[in-house]
Amino acid sequence: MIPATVRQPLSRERILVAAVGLADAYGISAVTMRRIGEALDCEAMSLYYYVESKGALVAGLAEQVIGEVVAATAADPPGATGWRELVLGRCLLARSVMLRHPWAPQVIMSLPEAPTVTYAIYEQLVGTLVDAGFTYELAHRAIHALGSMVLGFTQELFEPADGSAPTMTVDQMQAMTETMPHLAALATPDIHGTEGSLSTCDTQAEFEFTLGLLLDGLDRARA
Amino acid sequence: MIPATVRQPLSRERILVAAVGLADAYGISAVTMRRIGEALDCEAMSLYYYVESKGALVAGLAEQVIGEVVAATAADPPGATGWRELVLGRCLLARSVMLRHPWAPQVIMSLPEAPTVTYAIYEQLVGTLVDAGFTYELAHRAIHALGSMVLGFTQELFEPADGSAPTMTVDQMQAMTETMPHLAALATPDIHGTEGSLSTCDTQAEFEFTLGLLLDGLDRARA
DNA sequence: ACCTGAACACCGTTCAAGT
DNA sequence: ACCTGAACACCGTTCAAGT
Repeated sequence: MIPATVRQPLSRERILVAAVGLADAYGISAVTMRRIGEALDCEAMSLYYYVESKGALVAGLAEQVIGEVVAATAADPPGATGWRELVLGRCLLARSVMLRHPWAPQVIMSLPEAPTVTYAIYEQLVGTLVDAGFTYELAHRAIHALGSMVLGFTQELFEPADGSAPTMTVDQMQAMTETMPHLAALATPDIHGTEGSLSTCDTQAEFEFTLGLLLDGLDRARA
Repeated sequence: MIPATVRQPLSRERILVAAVGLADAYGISAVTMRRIGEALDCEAMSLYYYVESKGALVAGLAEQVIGEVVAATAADPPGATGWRELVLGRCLLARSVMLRHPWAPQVIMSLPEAPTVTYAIYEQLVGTLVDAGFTYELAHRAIHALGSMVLGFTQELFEPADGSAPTMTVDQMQAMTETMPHLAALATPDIHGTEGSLSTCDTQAEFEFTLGLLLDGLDRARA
């Protein structure tokens, strides 16, 4: 009697999950009331029964992603020793979540206020730091420094997102060697002792390096 | 014979300036082909004669802002001694430009490729660093670290954008003291030797502190 | 060469109406 | 209680047509 595919009732949760799926698959611009409706086999207007507005839906997206971070970082690894290791591990996990949802940092930073879940992360972080001898003042600064790293480092500024075809012709390369010698050196293998650090840019390594600088600096400021 | 207000001819430049003005005054969402047309006293469709698409226009916005950074940082202060002082000064100037255009970091990071003007900034930075004994490898990392700071630190994650009314009732505050003691301490004046570092959050000081950590770290890595 | 009117597909959102 | 049709104001964009 029950048809093969019963249409599940809508819910805020189902809507948010569908929206995250759309964003992951087609980018944040595909997150549209009408397309969410399509994905859930209902009309766009039905969503307004569960979600106040598009803005509230977008805030829900951020909530969803930050919830993933909370879930991933709730339990510290058993063998962890010291605050540095703990915080480093959590930052790397948080980043891995952001990499799964490249649209998320933008969305999170565009919100007028941080979703409530965020406080759980901060509470945990401040706890760890204060236990390790940080003042609250310094812990507060650590929040800003680490938060802006996790959210700000995903986007790439320099190289083409693809890393695929060289966008430069030989002529352009030639001109660049004259007008911008240092960048040319940076982009050219086997010069100045680099192997072309531009072309082989490993963003993950960059992230870990910069994060290391920050953690070292915080450790020094602690003493 | 010439009427009091001659309608200036359109140009890419005029369009971009008008768009930046709209974004500064009403936010990036107000940057609309139709509203730009209104501001320039022409029809939205006319813009397409000078601008390929909305995407190209947005790229132009980023170009405009990065151009401001280039202009602000082209000449180093006469009395500057050493790379740290030079780079610190440029980062602070770059940040001040971003603060004048709060929509800019989002826009810049959303681009598939960095505008060409950006290379001028990187060339200058790499030059300064290599002259100071940085390897190209390390200079590359500095680009990432500093770039993500300048673009990522504008957005606030924690406190309400306003800093105005307390969004929390006394009850909520009470509950927070129990479930999130550390954040409660962070938010409460005269506890644990802080004067309520949350309420008195000075983002500029936070930025300079974190930037200092990075510069110190880079200096150590140089040696 | 430069600008516009008309038209299209697509948005978010409201609200009265259906079940 | 939950969902929808019709309608509105607003998008980006194309293209033939005006000057």
